[in-house]
Amino acid sequence: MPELPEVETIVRGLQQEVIGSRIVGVIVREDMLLANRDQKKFIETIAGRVIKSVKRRGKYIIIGLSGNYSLVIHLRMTGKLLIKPSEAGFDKHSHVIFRLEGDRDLRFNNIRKFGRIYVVEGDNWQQAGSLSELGPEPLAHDFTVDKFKERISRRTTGIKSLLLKQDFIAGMGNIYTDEALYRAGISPYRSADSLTDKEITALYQAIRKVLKLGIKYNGTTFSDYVNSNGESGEFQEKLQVYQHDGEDCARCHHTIQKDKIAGRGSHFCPNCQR
DNA sequence: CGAGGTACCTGACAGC
DNA sequence: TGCTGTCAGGTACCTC
Repeated sequence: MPELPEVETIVRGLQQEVIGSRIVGVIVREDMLLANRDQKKFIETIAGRVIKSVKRRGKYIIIGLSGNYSLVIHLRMTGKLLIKPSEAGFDKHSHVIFRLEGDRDLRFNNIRKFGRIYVVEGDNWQQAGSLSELGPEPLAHDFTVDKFKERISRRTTGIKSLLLKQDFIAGMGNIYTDEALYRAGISPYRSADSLTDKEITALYQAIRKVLKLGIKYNGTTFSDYVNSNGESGEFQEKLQVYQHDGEDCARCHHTIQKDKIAGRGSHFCPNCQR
């Protein structure tokens, strides 16, 4: 479910809630979510450690633990990290529970069970899925328009597909890709190598704009995305094309269209995105 | 490298 | 009510 702004919102919430807390116990109710499905080893490695830091890289959440270990969590489509009182009954989809001191739990909910938790020792980040192969952070200060132009050059793939590739740019997902292309006035059917210099610049600015706005409004909530405190995001109210198919484009009043592009439902205005 | 397909899993919703 | 098909904020893996 979450893309960069949702993950960033969750990370900021967790930084307030769990840094300094000791993990006094771990309950694994569904070991599918453990990348290495060895739940005994997982519990032994994690239990007793103190949460030192919470960071984001792309859509990954990195929880630094005492003793130079890290928990790396990817929420995939339906993952949530929730803070709950330990006495609260388990939700059907609470699959991994980190019991913290102070009778609070950090619970990893995941309806579709696509999410994964990796344990990394030291800086062996290659143990955490594709974390070590991620492209640049789009909001980093050193991610300049020139860097974006350089990375996009010589790529012949469709622009929609390229923006979704995490090794090209980290953190974009289906919503923010559609919104960025709309704001840049670029059709999702375009190939990367057909973009003019001016269009690449517009796309760069649009990507940064939609991600920053997404973070400002605490992410996008459709059905059940919430931050660690159970609060919804507000960015869905700012969406211009995503899930607005059949409605009028705010700029030109043509009808927003939805096609399957790069295997994903893609929303765009066929008139002002060329 | 690129395109397109499948797979992983559960739930919501539309249509019959 | 219940069946079927489709879709979903993601990614890995496969073939051509």
